[in-house]
Amino acid sequence: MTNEPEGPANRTPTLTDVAKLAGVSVATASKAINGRGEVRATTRVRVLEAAELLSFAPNALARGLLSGRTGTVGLLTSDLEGRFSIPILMGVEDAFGAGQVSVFLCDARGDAIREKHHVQALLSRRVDGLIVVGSRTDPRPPLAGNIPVPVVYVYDPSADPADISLTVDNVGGGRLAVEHLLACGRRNIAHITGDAVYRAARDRAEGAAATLAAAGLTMVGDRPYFGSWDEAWGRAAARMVVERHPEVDGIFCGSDQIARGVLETLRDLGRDVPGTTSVIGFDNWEAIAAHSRPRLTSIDMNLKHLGSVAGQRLFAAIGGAVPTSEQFPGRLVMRESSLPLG
Amino acid sequence: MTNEPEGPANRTPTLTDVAKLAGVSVATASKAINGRGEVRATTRVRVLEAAELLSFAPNALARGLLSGRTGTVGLLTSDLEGRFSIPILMGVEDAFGAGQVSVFLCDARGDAIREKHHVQALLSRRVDGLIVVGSRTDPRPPLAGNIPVPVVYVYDPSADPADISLTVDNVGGGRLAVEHLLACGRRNIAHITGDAVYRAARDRAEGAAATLAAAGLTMVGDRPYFGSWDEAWGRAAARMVVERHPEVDGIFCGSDQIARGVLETLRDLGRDVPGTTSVIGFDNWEAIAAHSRPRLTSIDMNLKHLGSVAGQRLFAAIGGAVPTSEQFPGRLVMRESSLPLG
DNA sequence: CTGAAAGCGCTTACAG
DNA sequence: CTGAAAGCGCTTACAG
Repeated sequence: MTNEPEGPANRTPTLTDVAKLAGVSVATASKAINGRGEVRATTRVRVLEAAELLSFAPNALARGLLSGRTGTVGLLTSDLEGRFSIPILMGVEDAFGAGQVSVFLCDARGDAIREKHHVQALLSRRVDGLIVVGSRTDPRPPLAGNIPVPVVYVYDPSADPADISLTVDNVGGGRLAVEHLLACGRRNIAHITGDAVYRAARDRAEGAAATLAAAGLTMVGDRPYFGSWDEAWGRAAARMVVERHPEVDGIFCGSDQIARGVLETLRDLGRDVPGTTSVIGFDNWEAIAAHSRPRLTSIDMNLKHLGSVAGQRLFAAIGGAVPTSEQFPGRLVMRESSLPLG
Repeated sequence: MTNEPEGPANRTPTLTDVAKLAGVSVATASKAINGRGEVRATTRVRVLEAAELLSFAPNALARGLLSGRTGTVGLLTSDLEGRFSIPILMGVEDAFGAGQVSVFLCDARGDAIREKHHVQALLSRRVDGLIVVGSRTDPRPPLAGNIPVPVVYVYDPSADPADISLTVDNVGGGRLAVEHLLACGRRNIAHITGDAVYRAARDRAEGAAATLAAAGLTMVGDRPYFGSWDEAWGRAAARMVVERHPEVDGIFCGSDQIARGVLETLRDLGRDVPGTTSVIGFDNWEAIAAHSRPRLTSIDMNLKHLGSVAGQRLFAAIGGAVPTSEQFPGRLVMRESSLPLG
């Protein structure tokens, strides 16, 4: 003796159970529940009550089998470890979370074999579309095999220009950064950044150089200081730059971590920031940028927004639209490391 | 005229297509593809070749409808923003990624309504089980409603002791940290940590206090310095501690970010670390702990492992096992902020 | 307004 | 060893 509602014991209730309880056919129950077809109001109510009573949840598999649409999407990342995937993933979640589509998360770990496996599994599950998130901006080979659903590449573009790729404008990001330093009255600007094998490093440097050139200026040291993306390089490079070029009054760093190292060294050397030297980072990584001394001005590439646009674009593509590739600008986030001279 | 293999144009191939092409019944095709039943070897080969030719991928929805198993699991997080969910999520991905189960990712944003929606959607999709990941260690209300599949709570335990919760031993973590400082020969140990409304803060402090007591010692300042989880608090608290208790020779910080702030202040004050004062953090957040000066010793709560265990436990529960709740220990990760006196 | 029937793509007894 | 048939849970014409 329990208080459970009637019905076949221990079985997930089906439409048939609901129909039986409401005393109608499954066809009618289906129409009532979906608000489709002309169903008498009192009948609808009866069905709805029965469904409620049984905690009926329509089987999405059966629906998907019938309609060919699963309301399901695959999100393929290449590394969850890296920070870039996470905000993008959040944005995608955002775009879909409110609606009716659920997201399969797969991490290929940068391994092509594993990626193929995941794609296979996703296609077996009949996802309506795929979002491929990379963590580098160097173009990647498109998904192998014949993919019968729309695919949107995010951050890391597909090497095939016919694919839909949503990317970040790193050249523009470099421009933004240098424009800001110029606006702060800086004229002797150095660029300390990551390894030049990364296209992101090269693009940002290119944007920076072009902007300086347009202002009739050149980089301090005449070239970017390529190194690695971490604080240690930021510290070492900053020391070198200041020693060789004491006139430096602005430093554009390729990442917030580098910038953090730069700030530490400037502090060690007793150079006032932003007074003597303004510093700007890249990524706007809250945990790093918002807690340094002084807090770090940075370029934010709006990754969450990028992810949410990817979700919308994929949704549109599933609906038959033909979205095009697009590059998105970053934005300047001002903090105290770059205040203009008072 | 194309080179496409024969078959109904532009339609995802079905078992019927494969069977037709191989000249057998769907029943036989099914058996051949699944390696089930006695199928003549040459027949099997013929079927497999046909499947290959058509790039046939079995429809998992149809299979799920039949078997009642979808090979699908829901992962419910409460905030992707926070760092804690990510490694857990990676661990879960790990546990399932290799096998045949796919993971639905849902972020409830700490909103109960949204959580209910997501659970509803997941149950409609007939997931075989659910993993609920929290970002705080204070027990949370169990999932509302009648959940017909196994549920494993991770990091944040369910308030219902009958549920399966996999948690982290923060009391033990506090103990580990202080034991290490004691092992380094420290006797005047302070504890600077986050807000006491967090159970994690209270638990770590409790473990620290107990360990000190067992050694006949008491915390510098006679109580933990509760504050907030960030660097600013670390800086401020360290200054206060050093001023009031210059004899302090070890500082256990409730997070790596706090520790980072502590290190900065000690540096400003000219206190040698680890010589004069040893410092240990908590979380082993690589980006923070591995790039400070000196690099930070920390307690790692093995979150990725926790996630992977959660995956395995859920898998077992789906198979009919009855896993029990469990608490997992952290581990000490030595770096240079706590070297023993030479 | 309501219901019987067919069918989505597959698997599983059950005959042959 | 192979295949015809039933059925998983639902929706959609089509009759009544």
